[in-house]
Amino acid sequence: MDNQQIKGAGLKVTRPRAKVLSVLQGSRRRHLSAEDVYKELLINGEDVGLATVYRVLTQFEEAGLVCRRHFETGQSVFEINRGEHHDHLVCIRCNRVVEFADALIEERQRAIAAQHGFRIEDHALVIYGVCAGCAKE
Amino acid sequence: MDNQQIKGAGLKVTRPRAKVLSVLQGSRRRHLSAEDVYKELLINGEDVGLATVYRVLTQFEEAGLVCRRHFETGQSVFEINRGEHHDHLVCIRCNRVVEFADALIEERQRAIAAQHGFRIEDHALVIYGVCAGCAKE
DNA sequence: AACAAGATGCGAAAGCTTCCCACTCGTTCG
DNA sequence: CGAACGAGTGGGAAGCTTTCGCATCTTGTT
Repeated sequence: MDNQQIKGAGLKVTRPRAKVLSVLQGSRRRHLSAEDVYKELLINGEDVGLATVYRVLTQFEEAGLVCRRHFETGQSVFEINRGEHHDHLVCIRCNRVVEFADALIEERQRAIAAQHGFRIEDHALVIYGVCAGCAKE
Repeated sequence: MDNQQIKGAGLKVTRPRAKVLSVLQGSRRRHLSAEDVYKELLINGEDVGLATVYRVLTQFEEAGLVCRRHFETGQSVFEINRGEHHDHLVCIRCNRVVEFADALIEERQRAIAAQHGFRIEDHALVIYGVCAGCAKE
């Protein structure tokens, strides 16, 4: 049950938190901005504040429940963390996002970081391009 | 001479533009935010507006003279474009930036994009970690 | 030297995100 | 089960970076 995840993060199980989590889990799109989540909640008749959505998303991020991504759209997007690392292909026309994982790239990154004396904390690889659908038009 | 680069971009050679370019070229740090450039100009006694710095940097970016990078610091940073593509290692403690290029990673990216029907326009790989200096402390 | 197009600087405004604070709710303990 | 306390919330104000609008000033040209 969702609530266990919230409890596990040391957070009280409140209505806003449960609802934010369920929006993230139930949405067809995997990547939602805070605004997206907020609007979805309003549509569902929930009476939450945008500030709360931001707060909750930040707490979820700290708890490892969600990941925050910074694509070049000017706003952060959030997705539930399924544990498996992956990177993103983003269509600059329609904003479609495709996820991928590549062991070889990960491997090279570790090598490069080591070579420069860095201990990796995180990394973000985003490929921007035009997807097949948009290329046709 | 610098002015040729500005002219080549189809821009008038004005004092602010020449100065912004020279700050970018003369700075020891390779990655500067708009604010950094602005402050540097003020220190040098130049009377420019911050809006102009932003405008000029954007024009330089469009002209291919500089590249804009979006690290996760909340503000964009700019560096002069030396033509050779590269990616970045950023220290999350001291913000030190190390550049690197890896043919194997580039190669894999092309393969992955092709595989998903994307035509690559651009990409950004940033590895966040702790550099050797900061790890010691 | 004069002119038109283009640049600039300033302040105002936009967009995203966080802060503040009085009020409300969830949890714990009696 | 209910009271009490600390945590959480909503709404608006405020913060930051970046952009816009416009009157004024420059550049490059004739």
